[in-house]
Amino acid sequence: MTDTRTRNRTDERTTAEEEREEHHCPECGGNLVADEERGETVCSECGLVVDEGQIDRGPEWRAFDAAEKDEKSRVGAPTTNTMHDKGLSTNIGWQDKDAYGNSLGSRQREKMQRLRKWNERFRTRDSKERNLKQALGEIDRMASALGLPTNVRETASVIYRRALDEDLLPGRSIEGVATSALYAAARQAGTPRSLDEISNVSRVEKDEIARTYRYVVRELGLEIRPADPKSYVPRFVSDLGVSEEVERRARDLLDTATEKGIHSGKSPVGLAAAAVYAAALLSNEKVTQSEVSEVSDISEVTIRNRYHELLEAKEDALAP
DNA sequence: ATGGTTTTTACTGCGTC
DNA sequence: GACGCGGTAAAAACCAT
Repeated sequence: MTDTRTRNRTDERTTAEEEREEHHCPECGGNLVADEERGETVCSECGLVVDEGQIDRGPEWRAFDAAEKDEKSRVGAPTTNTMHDKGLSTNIGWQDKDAYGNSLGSRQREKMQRLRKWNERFRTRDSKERNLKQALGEIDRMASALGLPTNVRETASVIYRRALDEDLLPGRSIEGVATSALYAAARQAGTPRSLDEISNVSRVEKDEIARTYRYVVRELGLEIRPADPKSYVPRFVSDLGVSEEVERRARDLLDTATEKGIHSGKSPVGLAAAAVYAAALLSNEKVTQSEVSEVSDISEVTIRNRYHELLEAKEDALAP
């Protein structure tokens, strides 16, 4: 976790340095100055012209088809990324005036009203497509980072689509909702990932994920029961490289704990981690608390507390 | 916002290799 | 002496109200 964070930071620094690098003259190392008027970049020390002709290079000189021409053309309104369609869709003004500012007749007004309505429908439909495309890309990216199977991704997609259809998006970020959808899907599929793990691969902060998740679950009426501690066991077991035996015992411990009602209110992940530790102990396979803590992201203290409770519960279950 | 519960952090003592 | 483990107190995070 800290690994990725520090790596990101150094990445940023190196790109920043590279950028600064480019602002020095390759000949003498002096500062480069942009001469806006002449469209040149000039070294302030030796006068070397590093780049010229920035302002107008003339039109692209060939295009083989219409699409390419569109792409290469330098004319037209500037595009913006702040709008879903980059501001390129048709806009119909709300005033019933023609291009000269004269009022429209009633027949024309009705016509414009109809046009407005349909234009708006197509436009929002379009925006949903784009929205969806981006969200699904995010979901896919995060899912592979977390090693979640395709069926989880599909579930997540479905959840996201529903959220979109029910207009849950306004006021929330696409990524936040996408992340929440994935989190929910993983839990529903019985292969949960903790909020921490999720937020590590998401571009969204943990609190926002949690908030959005709660909201989405409530609004869509998703039935998600508290995560079953047992569902974490296989992952911990394989991360620690311990035997099947340990896994079996861990499940067993969790079962008796559940019967005894030990586990209400406690973090399922903590329970699972403790069960795996206790099971390893019972099976005489060496695993330290810190190792378990490492793979489960649960503090050693919590593991200690839980696994005592687990063992007690087990003894009680055997005694009477 | 508040209070109760759980988890984490930080520290200390004990036994073993 | 380092390591694994256990316990504790205080801080932080979480949750329901």
